[in-house]
Amino acid sequence: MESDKIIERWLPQFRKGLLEYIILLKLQQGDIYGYELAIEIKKLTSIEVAEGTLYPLLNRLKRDGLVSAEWKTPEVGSPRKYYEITALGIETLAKMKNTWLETHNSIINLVMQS
Amino acid sequence: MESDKIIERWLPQFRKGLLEYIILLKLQQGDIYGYELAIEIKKLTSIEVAEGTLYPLLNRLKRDGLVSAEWKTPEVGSPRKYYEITALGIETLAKMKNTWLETHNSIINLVMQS
DNA sequence: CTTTATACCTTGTATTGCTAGGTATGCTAC
DNA sequence: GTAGCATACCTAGCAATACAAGGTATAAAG
Repeated sequence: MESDKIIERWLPQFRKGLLEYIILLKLQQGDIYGYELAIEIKKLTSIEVAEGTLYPLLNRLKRDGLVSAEWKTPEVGSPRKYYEITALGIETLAKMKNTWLETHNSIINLVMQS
Repeated sequence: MESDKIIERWLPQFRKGLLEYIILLKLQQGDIYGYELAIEIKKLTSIEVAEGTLYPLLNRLKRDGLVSAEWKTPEVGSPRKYYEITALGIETLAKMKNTWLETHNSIINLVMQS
């Protein structure tokens, strides 16, 4: 699926979820696995992502080709499923950034006026 | 329902909708009716709110006591249902603002790092 | 009187966040 | 060595909601 189409489908959902945006931003900084991602998001944004939210969301991102996944077994500990952002993911993220900035500016204006 | 409870229920939905936030911000600037609100939101944020989204949302806001509504018949044109933000609405909006600012700062940090 | 614009509403569908459960592995304390 | 805990992933089902697609009613314009 092409990026524009994804954006088109994402736009209505934007108000529904900063989560996809936050996850892609985080993934852009390097590969990470789900469990760690939940901890990082909480640390960074104080948003406590339920596992029942996160894992299905990551699967959706994978299904849509925005991320890829790979199992890795650390020398100590349980096997982990690492996610990596794809080229399509980066392209999509750039558009999300624009939408985010535009919306944010609009809201700033609204707040200023009041 | 008390404000904290509303926030508690709103928090998980926050990612789902900047719309409630935007509408309350707009209402804080003065009473407005649904049809005009849709036009204003589009002008301000480029978000095209479907009527099937807006009217049920306004009814939810009313149900939860964040806004009140009153029919007014202008000297010319169709009758309009004007919405006014309540004290509870203003209180709730203040908390939404905090959450918004916090989340925004977190995202700025994420964007900066990448 | 027909058309257009204004203004509000509802039904049904798809999506999605979350709760509440589950599985499996490895580490640690006894 | 085994019981308990932490790590790490997953899914079914529910509730909320954005939206499309339809509807109603009024009044202005042609």
